[in-house]
Amino acid sequence: MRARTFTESGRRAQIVRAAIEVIAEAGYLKASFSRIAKHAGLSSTGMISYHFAGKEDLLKACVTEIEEVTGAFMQPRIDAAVGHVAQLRAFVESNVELVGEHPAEIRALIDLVKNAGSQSGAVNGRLALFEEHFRTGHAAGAFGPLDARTTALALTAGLDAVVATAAANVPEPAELTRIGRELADLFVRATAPETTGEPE
Amino acid sequence: MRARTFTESGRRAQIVRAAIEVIAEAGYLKASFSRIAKHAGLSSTGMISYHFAGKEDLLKACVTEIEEVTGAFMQPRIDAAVGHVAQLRAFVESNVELVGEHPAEIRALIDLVKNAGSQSGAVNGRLALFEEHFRTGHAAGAFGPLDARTTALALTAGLDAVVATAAANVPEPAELTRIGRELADLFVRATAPETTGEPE
Amino acid sequence: MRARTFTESGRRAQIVRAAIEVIAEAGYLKASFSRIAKHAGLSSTGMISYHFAGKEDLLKACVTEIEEVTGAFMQPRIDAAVGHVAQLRAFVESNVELVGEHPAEIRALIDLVKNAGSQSGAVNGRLALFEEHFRTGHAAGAFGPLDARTTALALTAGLDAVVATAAANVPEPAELTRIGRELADLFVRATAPETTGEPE
Amino acid sequence: MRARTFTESGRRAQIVRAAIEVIAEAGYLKASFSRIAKHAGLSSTGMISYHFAGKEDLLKACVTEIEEVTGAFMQPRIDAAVGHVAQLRAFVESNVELVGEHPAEIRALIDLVKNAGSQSGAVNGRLALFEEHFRTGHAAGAFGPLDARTTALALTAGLDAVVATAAANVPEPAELTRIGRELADLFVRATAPETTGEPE
DNA sequence: AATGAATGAGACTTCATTCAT
DNA sequence: TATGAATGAAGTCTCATTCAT
Repeated sequence: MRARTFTESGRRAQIVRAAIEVIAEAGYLKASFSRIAKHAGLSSTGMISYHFAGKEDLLKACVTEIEEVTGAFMQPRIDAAVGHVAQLRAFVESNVELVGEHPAEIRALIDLVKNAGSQSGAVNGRLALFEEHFRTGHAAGAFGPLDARTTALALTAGLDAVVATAAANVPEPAELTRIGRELADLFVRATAPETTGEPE
Repeated sequence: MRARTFTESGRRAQIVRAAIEVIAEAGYLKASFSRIAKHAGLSSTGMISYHFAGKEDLLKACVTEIEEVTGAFMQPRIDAAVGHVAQLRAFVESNVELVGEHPAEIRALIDLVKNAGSQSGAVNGRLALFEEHFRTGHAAGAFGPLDARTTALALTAGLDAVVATAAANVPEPAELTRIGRELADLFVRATAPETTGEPE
Repeated sequence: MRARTFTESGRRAQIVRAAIEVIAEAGYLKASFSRIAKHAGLSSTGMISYHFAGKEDLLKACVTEIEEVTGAFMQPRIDAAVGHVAQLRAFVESNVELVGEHPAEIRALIDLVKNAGSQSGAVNGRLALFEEHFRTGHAAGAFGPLDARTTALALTAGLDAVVATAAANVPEPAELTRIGRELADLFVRATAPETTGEPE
Repeated sequence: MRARTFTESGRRAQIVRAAIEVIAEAGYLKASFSRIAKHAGLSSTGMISYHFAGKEDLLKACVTEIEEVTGAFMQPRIDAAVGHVAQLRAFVESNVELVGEHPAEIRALIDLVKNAGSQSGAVNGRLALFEEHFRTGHAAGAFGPLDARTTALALTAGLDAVVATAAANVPEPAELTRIGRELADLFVRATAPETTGEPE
């Protein structure tokens, strides 16, 4: 448990940034140490091994970094929303809008999630969050009697797919906003309680 | 454009089958020619290169093969359904049930689709199909005024995710049926027209 | 369990020979795949990996090869000797004389044994052989009441050291013969029964 | 030729101690600067390179350190013995008993001697000592008409092997004493003059 | 139609050493 | 005196592909 030097933090950050960009541009499969080193302007792959315990360690650092960036954008918007339905909407819409701000990070994250698979705590974390949200939301009358797990699975995957497609070819901000609203509408309809009472 | 001899067809089929099994068991990343050759009982990878133009060619053949298998299961069920909503439901339910019949093929296909990415005609084919389905369905009053593209994207991805999860750890047939129905419900609600009139 | 082609056997033998020579000249530590490949006139280290499962596999093949060579030289001489003492003498003398015939193999084997350590069955095999020889020899009145294990350990190591030194700078045949006889005398004296009766 | 400050001496000693322990535990091959630095609680390998001219220098320092420790144990016992035979016996027995006192140092030394090879002055020093001892001992009538060099070579190697085996799995003190005596007997018999006169 | 051999690039990792601070 | 950063070579191994037979 050693404190990190300024230089080390800087190098680590530089390498992580390079890795994210490489993954975004060339894909997870092509994100080799050589490619990342070249992209980062490093003379050798040994440098990366020096700063990271291994490939897994580097990729974990990438995920963490991206999650910080995306969290900083999305979390305030989600927190500002009141009620389960509004929060679901805020999550979806801010996630789609995020594409306009950090397309590379988004592309990389989605590729990481796809390939790193279930190892990463990131995916399962969000999945569990959604699941719990649908459960408590149903109790509060915001959602119908859903199979929370299946619903969470389907909607997070659907969200990812839309976001990934948008990130691959970033549209105008207005179009992005429209897509986000459209998708949120879709999800809200999908999860709405059958009888239209006075939810929350 | 030379006709294929029987032997050649046999060898190709044998290799494709081995490749599918390897992908299902070890994942796309580990599906190297050596591994596939070993699984197929071939003594060298040269055999594979001889029968397929390259790795991409082999993978494409795998996708085609799997699609035939899955199509044979799903298509009759979809054709038997009348109306846009019922067809959507049939697609979803039969796809989930398919997991019980061909888990390996499903696992492989999903891995292929994830990694082969947007190159594959398969994904885009289904996507276009869904898109068109939502468009014509709206015109027929079966679906609401959806953004067909976004909806198709989200729902196919959501379906894949549920199927992939089920395939990774195949549940009882009854549970599979329940999940399929649950998911179909979700999708039908999501795409339903707002005013409950007399759709189709 | 596939039969080996002529070509494959040839290549394997060629690589093993190169490996033995490299180990003899540069030592176990420096015997890298690149060095061996270069010595064998191969264009890449991949070739070695193609024919051998790994470094361990190659080294094992080297040991086997060397044991065949040395066995072919020593075994007849040992078998020709009658009685425990004469056999011990034959072993020692033929082992030392062997240096004149196959210095490289001897150098390599000793380095392999030193570094591969107790993994190899070779060392322990010979050790057990000596141990058993001293035990049965004692029962037959040829040797004194020795601690068979300690004796076997000390004498095999002593033999190796003398052989290794000779192999490092091969002397004239006559001198080699003299050293072998001297060493055999030493060992025979060391293991002789205290009372000089009529052994065997 | 600059005198060493106290701190420098301390650091050097610390590193040497760590190196010895690493070699004893993990073996010569695994004793990399990183591993040694980690074991010594140093944060970088640079520290080692700073204090030692190179790897060889460090290893030489290890050998020197170990020889001091072993010398302190063995030398008094050897000096206390009177006559060539008794001294040979004292050397062997104290060396084997030493295993009970400093197993790590012994393990490390043996690994160093094996791998550092003939470069080290240590081995050749002891070898020359033995050789001279046998020569003068013969003149004094204590030993037979031996080939001093060959005998020295064989016996030192035999001693090392027994010691190494004991060090790898340290036995009870009594057993250690027994092994030492057994080995000394072996060596005394091996070197005894043929006619039993009045040696010394 | 098939095969085994060969290729060369590239993967990740570890190493001993140097150097500026 | 000490340190962390950087280097570049070398390590073993796997890969998809080509080619002569």
